[in-house]
Amino acid sequence: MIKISKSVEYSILALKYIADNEKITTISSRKISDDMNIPYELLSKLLQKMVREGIIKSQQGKYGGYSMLITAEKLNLLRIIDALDEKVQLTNCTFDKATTDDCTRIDNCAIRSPFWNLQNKINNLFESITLYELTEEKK
Amino acid sequence: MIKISKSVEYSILALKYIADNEKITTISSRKISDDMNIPYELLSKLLQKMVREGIIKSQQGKYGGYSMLITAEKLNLLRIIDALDEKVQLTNCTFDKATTDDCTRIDNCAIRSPFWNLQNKINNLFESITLYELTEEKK
DNA sequence: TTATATACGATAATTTTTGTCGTATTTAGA
DNA sequence: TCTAAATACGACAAAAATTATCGTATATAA
Repeated sequence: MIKISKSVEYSILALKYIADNEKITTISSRKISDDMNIPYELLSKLLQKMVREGIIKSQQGKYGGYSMLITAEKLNLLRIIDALDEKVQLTNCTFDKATTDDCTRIDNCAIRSPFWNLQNKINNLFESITLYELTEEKK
Repeated sequence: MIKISKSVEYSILALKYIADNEKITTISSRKISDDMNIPYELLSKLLQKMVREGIIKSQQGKYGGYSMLITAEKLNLLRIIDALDEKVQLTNCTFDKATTDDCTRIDNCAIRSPFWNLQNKINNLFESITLYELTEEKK
């Protein structure tokens, strides 16, 4: 099964929530967790990673919470995945400095370079999609 | 991490091996396993699935083995993934008959349809790549 | 000073993936 | 007809990755 992680899914839902509501009020992770039905502690960690990567900013203390640093129109999916320290890596060896520790076949492998190309295409696809495009208005 | 499974990787390596060598001799899973360093029992099961899906044919008994039913030029990646009962399904709900059992947010979800579109693009990408293109000549 | 936030390391639970075992069946050739 | 070498396949075990939780520290508005 080729899928995205819950971490990516939750992050997008939360970022969308912040982008949609930050002008009305500051958004706490408790509120997002309750409204979107996402485990609170897990969500908090994801948002902390988004803060570290400069995607959102946080305000501690009472009435604190999160707000966007990058607009939904400018934030792409690859950057979100990257902020979570995840990546598109189709096989064990499709990264720059792979050695025989990563795969015994590496020095004479027929499929490494084709999968690397495919991986680049998926990365480009992810980079071309913004948070804005990743969500639609609720009916 | 967005990746393909070892099952997909092993299947492609094995199919490539069969396609390249079937004219010289019949190819047993033991031979592929030894040459490509793939666990024997696991590989055998993968090839049995390929047989069931009409991608290769098998010959039991002494001097038996596998041979291609579809040429490398005509066999695409999506079909191989499908033969393994795997699929591209980016989230829990991006399939036809998903219900609230699959995700509590489903009836009012901002990201389901965008991820479904993205999933279709990846499926199209996989369908456009053949086994022939997925491998390169060894140097 | 208190209530309500974020920050974050450690660990537990769950799920998925990968690998193994055991047994049955098939078939070519000596 | 017997044996060796092959596929077929269900059940299970092990390992890895993902997801969820716990505990404690720190920040800040009122």
